[in-house]
Amino acid sequence: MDTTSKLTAAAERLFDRHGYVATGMDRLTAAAGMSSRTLYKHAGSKAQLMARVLTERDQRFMARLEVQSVDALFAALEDWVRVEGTRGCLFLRSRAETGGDTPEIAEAVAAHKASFHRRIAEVVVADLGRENSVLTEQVLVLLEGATHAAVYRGADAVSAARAAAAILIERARP
Amino acid sequence: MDTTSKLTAAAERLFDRHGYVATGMDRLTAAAGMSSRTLYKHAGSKAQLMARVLTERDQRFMARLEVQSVDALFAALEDWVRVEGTRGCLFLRSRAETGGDTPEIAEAVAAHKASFHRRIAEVVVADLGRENSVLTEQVLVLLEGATHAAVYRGADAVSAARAAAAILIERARP
DNA sequence: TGAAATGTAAAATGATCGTTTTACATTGCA
DNA sequence: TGCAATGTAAAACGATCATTTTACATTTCA
Repeated sequence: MDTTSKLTAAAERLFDRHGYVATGMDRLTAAAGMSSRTLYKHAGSKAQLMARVLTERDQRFMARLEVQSVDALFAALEDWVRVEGTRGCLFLRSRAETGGDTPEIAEAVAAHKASFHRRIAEVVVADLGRENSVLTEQVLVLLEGATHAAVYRGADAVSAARAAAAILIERARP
Repeated sequence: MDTTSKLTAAAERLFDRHGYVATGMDRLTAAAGMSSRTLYKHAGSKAQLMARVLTERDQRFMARLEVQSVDALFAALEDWVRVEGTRGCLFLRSRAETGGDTPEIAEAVAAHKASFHRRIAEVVVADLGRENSVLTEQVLVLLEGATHAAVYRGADAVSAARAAAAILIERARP
């Protein structure tokens, strides 16, 4: 495991568990096992490090959503929360923590949410055989809601969302 | 407007817009128009101030959810985001920012989310004539999802959630 | 009338912030 | 062999953090 990915992995863990602003660079260097000089050579700045964390996380998350049915989207989310835990959406949290005032972070979040919406629209088309923007919005709301409700309601929130989506899909089918 | 409520109002605004950790006490004193000595006499500490902000916000939010139908819950949320804007749930954000390690905050968040769930269950009973824990969970997911999806999708997310809830309610009716 | 309460302004506290720098060791490659 | 790259350890940077303290002004009310 090379220096850069060791750093990104440690940063993701700390930012996700303790928050972006509250995580100091000394904690980061200690967790990544490197000097601050090396950290800054690889990361540039704290904000750039967070942006890289978000971009990598986006790729990892979106890879799991390469499915052909709406139900499989929720199955993928169930897997995700099993592996990553339930702390809400790191993208929205990062942007909220910085008030949207950190460009690198705001851009990474916007890019991720655009991909997320696009993917859901594609899956709805694959599942339903045609576009349906309202259903797409509803599936997005259910996925976002499951992610955040799971923080305090646990995995039940995801399965309830999955069942709700199944009903909406069935009703929309020709 | 007395000192305490002027402070709480200013604190809610800053914490909500710029984040809890990122908001310094000097910014708070400037916005509230008082010295730090007075601020600490009234607030105790930054964490206690945030806890008081959350408790007041909980009362203000829950007062709007004193309705008799699931559809009215979503109408109330539409009103809420029109007035308060769309920055996600301040309760979940506060807890995430502090990693759950600040007891005053964690307790205020837990209390709010318990009330929130309880209220939804009550409204489902009032609307449906009987308990339905799965439907309750689904309505909670839709409300939570609308709140967070609205951050980047706008008010459309709330109306899509409202329509989805109407379908689920109709299907569950005897 | 006078003491208690409530406020302000501003400095000081010690810690921690993100970032840069200085000085030195190890590696890979021409 | 020697230079460029890549690393470490640790100190220093000035700024800012939450909180307390010192010194003083105003209001409230018995």
